[in-house]
Amino acid sequence: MKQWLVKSEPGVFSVDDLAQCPNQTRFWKHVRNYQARNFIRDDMQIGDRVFFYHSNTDIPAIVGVAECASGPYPDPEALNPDSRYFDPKSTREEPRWFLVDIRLLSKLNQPISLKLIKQHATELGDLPLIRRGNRLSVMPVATRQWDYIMSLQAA
DNA sequence: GCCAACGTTGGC
DNA sequence: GCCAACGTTGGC
Repeated sequence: MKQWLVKSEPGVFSVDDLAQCPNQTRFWKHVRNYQARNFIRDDMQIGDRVFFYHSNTDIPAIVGVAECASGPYPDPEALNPDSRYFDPKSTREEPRWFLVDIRLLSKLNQPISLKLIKQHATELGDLPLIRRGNRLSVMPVATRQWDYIMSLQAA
């Protein structure tokens, strides 16, 4: 069982949007970045816990807790020539891009802001989210980091 | 709106 | 294989 943090721009797909999906479940985002793809394809497993994070917004913050509701599966949009996510180099036999479904478990009453998380950088140690120039949209979160971040909620 | 950081593309 | 140009991400 692993933990992850995934980013979503609330203007595109917010935690409330996820809450309104059937079973509060939907695929998370058409990733087109290899580092992120590798995490999805190689390491994400059904049942993994997921921080749902709002990026590129007024108050960047973790706004919900979700779980992987599926293992990784090929992104069908990569094969659709009419899709903006079409990739001619992806094939049915050798899919290049993958999706994972996430199910929202709970929306946080009080979001855990990036600002607050940064204030605990020393305790958290290395975390791509608070690394300078970070642009990774999915990243692993160590159990210790997960627990620590969760504890910030009560504070 | 600005801009730093980073990934990708394409000419050579 | 190098690297400049360009596009995107995402905090501020």
